[in-house]
Amino acid sequence: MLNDPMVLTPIVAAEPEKRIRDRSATEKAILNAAKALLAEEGFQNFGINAVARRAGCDKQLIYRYYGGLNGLVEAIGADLGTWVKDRIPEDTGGMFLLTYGDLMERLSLLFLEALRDDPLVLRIVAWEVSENTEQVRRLSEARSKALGLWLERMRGSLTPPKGVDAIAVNAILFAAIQHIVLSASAAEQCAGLALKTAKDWEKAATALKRIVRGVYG
Amino acid sequence: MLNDPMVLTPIVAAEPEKRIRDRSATEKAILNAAKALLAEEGFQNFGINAVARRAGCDKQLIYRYYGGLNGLVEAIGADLGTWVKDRIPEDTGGMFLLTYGDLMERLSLLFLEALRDDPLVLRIVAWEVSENTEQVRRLSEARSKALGLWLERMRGSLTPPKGVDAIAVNAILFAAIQHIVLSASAAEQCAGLALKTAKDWEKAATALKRIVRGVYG
DNA sequence: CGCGCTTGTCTCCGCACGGTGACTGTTGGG
DNA sequence: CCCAACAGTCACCGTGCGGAGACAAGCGCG
Repeated sequence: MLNDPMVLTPIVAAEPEKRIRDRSATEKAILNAAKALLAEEGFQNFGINAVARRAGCDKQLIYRYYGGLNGLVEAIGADLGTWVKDRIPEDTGGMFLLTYGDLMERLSLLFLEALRDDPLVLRIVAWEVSENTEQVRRLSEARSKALGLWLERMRGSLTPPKGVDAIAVNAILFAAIQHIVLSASAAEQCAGLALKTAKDWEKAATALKRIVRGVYG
Repeated sequence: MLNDPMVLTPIVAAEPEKRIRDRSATEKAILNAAKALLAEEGFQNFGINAVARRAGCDKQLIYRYYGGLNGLVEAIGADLGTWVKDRIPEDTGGMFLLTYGDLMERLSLLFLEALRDDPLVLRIVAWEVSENTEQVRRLSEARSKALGLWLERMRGSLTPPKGVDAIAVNAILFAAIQHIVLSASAAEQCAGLALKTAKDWEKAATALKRIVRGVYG
């Protein structure tokens, strides 16, 4: 592509930038291209041709190495298992979490932050609520599994207050976070709340904290 | 499609089901086809050809009457202004809303219910968080405008408690509701919370109420 | 060395899409 | 009665897609 102007000087041109024969490197290139593409463009224009173009290789290799798009998506899903480790701290940042409310406040903010700077996972979330294909189901499963593990680990021995359906409440809290970030990513606002500047996000985080504290004390 | 077997008996077949010449009826048919298609299939396969097929007319007419897909989407948006009136009650169901907390609890549940049985609007919400094209922006604008009007009207003279950023809190609450319903529609669950049976939804509603009460008292 | 397996590329196919121009048939006003 | 305006249809174009098969080149193992 960069050499396009050379096309008219066919004699000297050459320099085909020989692709070296390295299967595992190519596999990685494909996987990375797919992840980058999904993160940057979303699932709309996500296809064999687009990934191959981005990876700079022939789409045939995607069929050979991953068995097509489905296999590639599955590979992304498997790769996603590392999301938690990479993106969300395992420790509590030196804080002592005395109550379940402390915990959930911290986890909510961590989750918010993590989502905000992981466009790939964010796109997957958008995909999850837009389609219900086998591809998406795989990805979704991988993501929720990773998330569940992280929650489990962070929770430790803390238990929610009696009389509160923590599963339902937390589902709503996390739904809210996901949607806020989704909405911000698409339109820089959500339900009339601007979500552009750091100050905007401060307000959102404060409101979120207030909500968590309201329900968990 | 249903007549496929008839293809081999061309003589008697005929009965071309003459389309009557009625522009306004055709326009309505197109608009309804578009809305139904969007509601049932989502925005993924939403295109000129699909709408024309569904409307049972030639796609050329969509160009003629609506100026293409964009115009058609705009028409849907305009039509969406009636959503509030049709779907969400204007009165308070005979309740006296004494506090802002009363109000928001009621509005939250109303919004949840309304979203749950309006697949079209739900698809639009999914579209909003997945793309940021001109089409979507128009739809989104129409929707948020209608929603804003409804909120305004329902709020009446009630004001939020001092010290609470009601705009931010409400944005989060509505984001949560939207995402819960979206997630349920796609996967019948959300963050580990099943959302299939009426009982499941009871739990969600209870948790939502608790959250609203927690923050607004 | 040389054969064969692997890696990578190229070309082709059928299909559905968005979009356009030309056509047919009906209707209503002069 | 006739013709222009209009509703509706049809055929076609270029493009990009997913997919498959044929082909060229490098490497490894005997």
